[in-house]
Amino acid sequence: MVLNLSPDSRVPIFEQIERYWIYRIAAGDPASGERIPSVRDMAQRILVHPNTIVHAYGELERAGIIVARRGIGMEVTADAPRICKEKRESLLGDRVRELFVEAEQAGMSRADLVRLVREIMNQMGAE
Amino acid sequence: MVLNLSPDSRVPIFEQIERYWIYRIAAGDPASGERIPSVRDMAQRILVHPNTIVHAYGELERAGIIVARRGIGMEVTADAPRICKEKRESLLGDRVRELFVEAEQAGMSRADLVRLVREIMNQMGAE
DNA sequence: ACGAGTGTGCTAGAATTCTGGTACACGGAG
DNA sequence: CTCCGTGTACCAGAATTCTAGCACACTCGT
Repeated sequence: MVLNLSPDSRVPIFEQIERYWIYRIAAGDPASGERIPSVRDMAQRILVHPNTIVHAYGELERAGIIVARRGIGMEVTADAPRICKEKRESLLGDRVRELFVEAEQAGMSRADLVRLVREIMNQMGAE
Repeated sequence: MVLNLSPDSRVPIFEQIERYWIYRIAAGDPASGERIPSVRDMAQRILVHPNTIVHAYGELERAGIIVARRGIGMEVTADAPRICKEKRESLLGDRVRELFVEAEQAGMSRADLVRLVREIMNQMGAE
């Protein structure tokens, strides 16, 4: 899984980084006790200012997903996998709900929406 | 159809107003030749600064959906219904595509996503 | 002890969005 | 003509996000 930043997205960069690690930890790749890249390392990798990484990591720490250890790095907590799985469901659920609200405001019926979803799914097809 | 603003949404207020009129005109309510509320009227209705309305109306005018007539008001153009229907499809399609991208980044399969969509649709059910 | 690498804290500026206020130009009703 | 309502054009400030740079505190390997 690669972090593909969208600087023009409405989702702030720091939050794209935050979600990236939530999804990765939910998938189990950086497991509990392991570390995620340092602030400076991460900043250099994705060509973003270190302060933006600090912001993202700070959010992850406040959520109890990682713990900052001075001189060491950011360590994935024991509860992180559970928390990240919950957040993953929550994030995607919110997106789906937003889509429903938008479709309703647009005067599109549930049936038409399902049809549109299937159509686009076929367009994006093999991948 | 009522315009329900979400000031905390990531979608700027001026763009929520813009979409509102696109969806309404696509549905045929303000028909070609009719007028939409004046800048000051609209601002007072939804408790937003007139400059924000000016911004939204300016976007609609650049898209060829309305025409500004000084001293008169903003008039819906002849091409507006067609343009708005196209934009409605485009906007909803983008939302669906964004959902797919997010689900993919989260490591969720298409089948799981369809399952999630159906589940939330049932939750939101009667309404 | 030293140095490299780590997280932390601070100040500052650019860009965007929204709010707030003021002034001007145009068209129709009286 | 006068007045009111219309769109338009400014300038300025608050809040958020990102960039930029600097200094400090801590840990580890040497």
